[in-house]
Amino acid sequence: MSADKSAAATFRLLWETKESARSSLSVGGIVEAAIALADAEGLGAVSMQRVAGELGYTAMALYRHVPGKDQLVALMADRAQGNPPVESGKEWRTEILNWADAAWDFYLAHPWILRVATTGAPTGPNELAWFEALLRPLAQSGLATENLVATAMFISSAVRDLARIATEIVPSGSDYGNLLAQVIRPDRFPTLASLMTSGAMEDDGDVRPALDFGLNLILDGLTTHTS
Amino acid sequence: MSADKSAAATFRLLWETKESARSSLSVGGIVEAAIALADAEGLGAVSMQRVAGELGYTAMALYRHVPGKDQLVALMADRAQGNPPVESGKEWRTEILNWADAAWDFYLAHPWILRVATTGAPTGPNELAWFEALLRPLAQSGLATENLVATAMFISSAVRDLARIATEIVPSGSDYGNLLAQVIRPDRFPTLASLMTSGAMEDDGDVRPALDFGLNLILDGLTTHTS
DNA sequence: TCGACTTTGTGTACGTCATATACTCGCGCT
DNA sequence: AGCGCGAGTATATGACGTACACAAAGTCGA
Repeated sequence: MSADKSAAATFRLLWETKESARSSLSVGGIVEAAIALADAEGLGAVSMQRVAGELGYTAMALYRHVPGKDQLVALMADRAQGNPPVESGKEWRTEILNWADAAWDFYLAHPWILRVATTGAPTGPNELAWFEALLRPLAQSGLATENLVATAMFISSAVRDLARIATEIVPSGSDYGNLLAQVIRPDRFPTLASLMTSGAMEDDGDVRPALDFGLNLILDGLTTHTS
Repeated sequence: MSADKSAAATFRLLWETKESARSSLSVGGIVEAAIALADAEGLGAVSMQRVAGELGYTAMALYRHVPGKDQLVALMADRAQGNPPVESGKEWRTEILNWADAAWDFYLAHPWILRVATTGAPTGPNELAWFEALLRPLAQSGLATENLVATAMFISSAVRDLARIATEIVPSGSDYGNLLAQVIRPDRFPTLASLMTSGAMEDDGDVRPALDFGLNLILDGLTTHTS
């Protein structure tokens, strides 16, 4: 359960392609089964025993192919991420909006990815491909080279965490609003309170507009910067 | 380990202030001990047994005060968050930058907060106070009321996830760079590759500039919007 | 063709975890 | 004086990750 077990080993595993022929079990198969489980029942359902069981093997059999659970999860995350959207050839602004859109969809399709610990910087092939796919249109915006990475990180961070919020929101329903209303007194939270009475917080669980609006702010900022 | 056990109960616990007198153990004490543990050894070290042990009690004793571990963790998160920075009275731009600065510091001081599952929307008193403290200067920027919440969410999401990246980065050292270099071929990742050879990715573990730069882009966008 | 080595999967076992259930004690009230 | 209830304990259960020792089955050199 610790962090690594040699980060280098994990790295190699992420980029490994060939599978030894003489074995019914394979890294790819294990990872796929684990992803299916996570998609269906959440990350909590992914235990070595469950994954192995799903494949008709014992838990320990997995350890012949994967060094440990942390590594398996890392593989799952990169694999499930898949390929970034193809370039549309449109202007960089739409390209970036497309990217965010695709990332959003993919996070909502695999919400468990938002709960796995990463190594911070991108390391897997797919993770890197997504990063590249965001950098490319950004580079076309005329942004100075030394700020490219910073901006890409900022954008992808915002997308990711908004998706996290969107997927973590509990159905709650009316309960949450009522409880909040009791607690948000104008003396303690004046801005929030006025927003609440003015009805600006009606569409609460609706995180998506925050992404679009914020992203457009950034793109506006970018055009100012570079024009 | 499930999500809630009645979200309403958790909510009440978050806002509870009075403690029953006739008991050596208290919710406050438990939460404090758990926070100390998490600060010192990470969230992984926080088990009911460890926390209780630290206080000189058995694990089960905690259940007289806290419904379960998930609730304890929720309490820890809100408690550790503390109060937002006081208003400086400066212009809204600096106010927002101050806010981000303080949030950043606090995440780095309690990195485990970035790994606890929240309920999506803010619910605890401190969480709400931070949100309010961001909304206030934003409201002064002249931003339309209906976009206030969206913008605040966007900003706080970016800060949070950048902090997550910053704290998750493994010391790695030279290893990571070498391994990456082997794998980032210009044919597959042209933009990344050119950034790497141009040395623009030298300062890798340095996430903080991404926050400042991105934030300023947003603030620029805001001024364009509202002027 | 034979035997040794290697690779793959199994069986069992350990320590840790969250938490249910059933108890014991002692304080505060009547 | 005694009784009830609230606080803390003892013990147990089932799930977890994974170490270790083994077994079977395939590969390869002689």
